[in-house]
Amino acid sequence: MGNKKEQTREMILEASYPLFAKDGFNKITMKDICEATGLSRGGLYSHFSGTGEIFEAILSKLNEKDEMDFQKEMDEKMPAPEILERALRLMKYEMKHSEDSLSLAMYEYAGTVSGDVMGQFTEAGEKKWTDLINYGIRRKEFKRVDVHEIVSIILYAYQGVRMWSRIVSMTDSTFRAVTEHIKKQLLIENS
Amino acid sequence: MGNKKEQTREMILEASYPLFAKDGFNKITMKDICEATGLSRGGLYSHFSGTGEIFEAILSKLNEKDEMDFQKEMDEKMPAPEILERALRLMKYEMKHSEDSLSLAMYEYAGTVSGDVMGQFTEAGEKKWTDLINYGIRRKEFKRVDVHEIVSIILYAYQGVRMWSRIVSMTDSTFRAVTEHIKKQLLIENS
Amino acid sequence: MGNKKEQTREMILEASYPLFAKDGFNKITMKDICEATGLSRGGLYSHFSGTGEIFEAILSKLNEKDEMDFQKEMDEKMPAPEILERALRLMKYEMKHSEDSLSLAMYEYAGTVSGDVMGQFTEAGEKKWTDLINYGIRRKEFKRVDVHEIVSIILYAYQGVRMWSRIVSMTDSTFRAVTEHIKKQLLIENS
Amino acid sequence: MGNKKEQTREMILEASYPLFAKDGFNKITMKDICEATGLSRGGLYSHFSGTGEIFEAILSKLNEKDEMDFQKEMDEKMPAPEILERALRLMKYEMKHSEDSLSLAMYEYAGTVSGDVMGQFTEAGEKKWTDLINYGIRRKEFKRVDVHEIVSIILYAYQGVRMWSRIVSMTDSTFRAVTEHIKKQLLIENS
DNA sequence: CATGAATGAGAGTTCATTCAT
DNA sequence: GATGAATGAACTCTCATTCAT
Repeated sequence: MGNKKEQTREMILEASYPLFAKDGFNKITMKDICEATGLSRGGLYSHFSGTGEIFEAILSKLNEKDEMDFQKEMDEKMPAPEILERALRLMKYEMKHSEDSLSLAMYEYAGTVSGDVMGQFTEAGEKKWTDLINYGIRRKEFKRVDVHEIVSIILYAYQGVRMWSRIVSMTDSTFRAVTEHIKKQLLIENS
Repeated sequence: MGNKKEQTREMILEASYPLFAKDGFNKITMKDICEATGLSRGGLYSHFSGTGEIFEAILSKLNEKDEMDFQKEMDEKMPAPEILERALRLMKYEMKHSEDSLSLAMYEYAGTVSGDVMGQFTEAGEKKWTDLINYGIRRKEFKRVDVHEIVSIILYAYQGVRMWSRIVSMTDSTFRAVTEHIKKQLLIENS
Repeated sequence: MGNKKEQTREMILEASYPLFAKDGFNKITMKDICEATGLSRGGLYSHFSGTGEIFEAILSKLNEKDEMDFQKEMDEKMPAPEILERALRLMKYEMKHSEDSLSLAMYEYAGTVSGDVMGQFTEAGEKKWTDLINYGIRRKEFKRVDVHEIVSIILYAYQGVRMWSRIVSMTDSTFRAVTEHIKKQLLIENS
Repeated sequence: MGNKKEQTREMILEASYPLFAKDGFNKITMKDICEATGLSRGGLYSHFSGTGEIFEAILSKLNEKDEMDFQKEMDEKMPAPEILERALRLMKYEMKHSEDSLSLAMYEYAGTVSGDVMGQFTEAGEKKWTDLINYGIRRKEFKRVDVHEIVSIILYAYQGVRMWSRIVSMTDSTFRAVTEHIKKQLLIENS
């Protein structure tokens, strides 16, 4: 029985994700979500008491299942360049599809709450990439770079492109520039 | 004097800039700007017919006086590494003071209008940096890098940091990572 | 029950009719109707999105139940002079009570919309009277008049009196003048 | 010197007449009249303290020069049918050009002031037509009709058509119906 | 007198939120 | 739990009106 409630919650999150992705956090109203879910005002409120709560729930879910997690690959001793290749392919895909990104909504949401609620996201990203690069260096497949520096470049150039490409049209060459740059920094050229 | 009107307009732009910088575009209401300027509703409306018009006026002014313009320095034959040094110092300053940035407001504003209104900003930034790097390469003071790639990294890493630092606390080491990375890409090491 | 909504709608129409009748269309605001109905702003707006929509709904209802319809009487073969007598009695009553008339509101409303939305009202009135007069002529109870001419006089003299009597005080003799004139035109005198 | 002021007043009345004729009284704002006259807010207010005052001034002027005044013709012993013919031609012209009519504005204006301010207009019209018909009867050129009745029909049918034709499209046959009807009532047929 | 910037009241409209059913 | 009518606060926008210049 309690399962039904959980299903409805899931459905609400599913239906509101694209709204937040498209229009950010502030613009989306409970009314919008009512319409997107087909729920009545009261019905929606019996699950979530406001857009903030819904957005938090979406972020939590997102945090759990991070598709770009290299841990498994590293455990399987996959070559670092190969893991990197995969990661960059996904990254490029995401840069190209910034309309699916919650970045804008996250920025806006962050402005409505106090405290460093978003810190976890950076930390997760930083850790993941730091681990991968160290893994590659240990395996002598990556150059001995300044890890913190490269990770910063990776994360923020990615974020910058994702945000900026929402508002100006961007060609593939820009996405490639970012991924190629990262490869150049890490991969050891065969001479 | 017809000058009075212009002065009030300036005052409105001045007073509303920090509002947009702090809270983005969508959150700011005409009422907020009334309070910030001390004008009455009607008084404000007789100058601007909405927040969009005010924000556009701010952007226009910003576009005119770009503080980070290297043209003069290049005309004066200043060494490219020196120009770069100055530019990165300003860039670091701006990354550190992202609370003064209109980035979030621009992202939100872009979502409210149709068309590629923001394209001019990227183009201006791209041109400026492309010119500088080519200048440095011509003078044999910069490495012969892939200009488009480096410019993309510069612009988007900068944007990424500026946005992200609004919502997570960032240490100086991250700002330095970005500027150092750029230097490494461009400057020729004296061995 | 979904019936509640319909009841409230009816109540709103009922409550706003006298407002429109008294002050015309333009002067009446949603706030006035809020006060007349006892509803809150939001409550009223959830039923009608503006005074125009409310007024249209009132007109629609009015159009449906036309109290001055002679069809039934003609079907029952009632003598034409008798039908006329009744009609004129009602007409006189309405001229005397022009404060209940929506005429002014209709004129104003017509100015706010495009297209010939009011045409249906004239047509209905014309048809009704044309049918009656032809009926009387066929039964040899009315003079063989120019039907279109008499109908025009009936309709517009009636309208003229109704409008004019809103703003100047009018004695019974004027109302009688109109009805008597119509009778004289139609009825065959027994000499 | 004081002449300039009078000229400006005239100009204001001239410029605002068509506004009232087109949109009635309530809809017209001081702002509209500012724009129509090209005067500044303060300038306009230094002549008239509100739309009511302007409209009253227009009505006063209108009352003075009544174009449909038969007195002169009667003094000149012109045949009554001829005077009638001219009057009806003018009347038809006015019915056809109801967009120039202040009727709607007068109705609305009457609702904003207390007292029978419009009575003078009816009385003037009634007197004019009563005099003409009596003149015709005295000269044995008109039938010996019930004068009050015919005058009522003339005035109110005319008013009714003028108002109604603002909001529904009306063919020439209707205007003719009214004028022909009046002629039939008054003119003695030559058998 | 004329100008036009500014005031402030008030209308239109939208939603977050509640609550009787 | 769900529904959806209703509330009321907040915002946008428009003018009548004033007043310093």
